[in-house]
Amino acid sequence: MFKLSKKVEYGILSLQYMANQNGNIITAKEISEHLNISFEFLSKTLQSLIKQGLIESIQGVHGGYKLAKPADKITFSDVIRALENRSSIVECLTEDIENCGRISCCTIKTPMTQIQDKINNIFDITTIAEIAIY
Amino acid sequence: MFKLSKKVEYGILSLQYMANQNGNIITAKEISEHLNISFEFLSKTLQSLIKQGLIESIQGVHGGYKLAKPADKITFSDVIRALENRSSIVECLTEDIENCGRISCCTIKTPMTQIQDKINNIFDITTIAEIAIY
DNA sequence: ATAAAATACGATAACAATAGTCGGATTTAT
DNA sequence: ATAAATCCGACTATTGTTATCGTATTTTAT
Ligand code: FES
Ligand code: FES
Repeated sequence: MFKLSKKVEYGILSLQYMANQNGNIITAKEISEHLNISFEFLSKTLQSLIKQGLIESIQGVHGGYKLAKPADKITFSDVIRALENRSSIVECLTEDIENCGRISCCTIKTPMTQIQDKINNIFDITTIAEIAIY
Repeated sequence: MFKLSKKVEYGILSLQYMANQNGNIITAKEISEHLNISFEFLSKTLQSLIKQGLIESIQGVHGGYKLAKPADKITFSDVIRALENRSSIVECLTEDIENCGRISCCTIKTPMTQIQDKINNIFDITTIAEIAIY
């Protein structure tokens, strides 16, 4: 399957939403209602975004979240890195190389690496700023 | 997760192998031994490739498989289409649009479609001929 | 005819990853 | 103190992938 996980989808939607708030902090509840998704699940997603340094949180009664840096400095790659067990299109392109029984005589490593690079580039050059509206 | 399924990986390796056989038919057993993978699983993979018209089979004692068309006419997209439940990076870009609760007010459809198009293009322009060696 | 070598294919089990839930802890404004 | 919010680990459920099994069919050599 070649699709983004729900976490990445929700992450991008949340970041897009925050990017349109002009620096004001917003709560997870507000985002979850706006996107019509589970508050619990969204919260975990947001917490992962914090770990990666993409957003900041304020605890307490008037707490919430906001972007930790300008929207044009947050790429889709950043979001994916924060929210998915980063993997490559075939195992052997990353640290999982040990697991592949064809390492010694691999005939697809070069083309697969080229494809991987192209895909990475797509997500590297797409930023939240580009998809923010208003 | 953003990776190709084993079926697609095996499919590409098999097609690459066949492309190097100069039109001679080869058996599933031979491929499975060459790639060091399960004969049963590979067989199912090859049968899916037949359905998609990418390879041809000859039954019986001296049977086996061979490419159904020139290697430069077989794209990675063809292989993926044959071997995976075709999906898009987000559900709503395909027939699954019904399942998405944001259809009426979707704020990521346009950028996601652009990314999807770029990814599709990568697999559209990569052919088995390009990765065949010798 | 028969046996052997091969493909064809549905059913199903085993495994892994994703998606979602729950319970409780911490922080802070009022 | 209380309420509103984030924080976080453990757990369950669901789905998709990977692999196996059993049986049927086709073809050819003998
Ligand atoms: S497929 Fe694993 S080393 Fe290339
Ligand atoms: S995310 Fe489903 S309609 Fe766009």
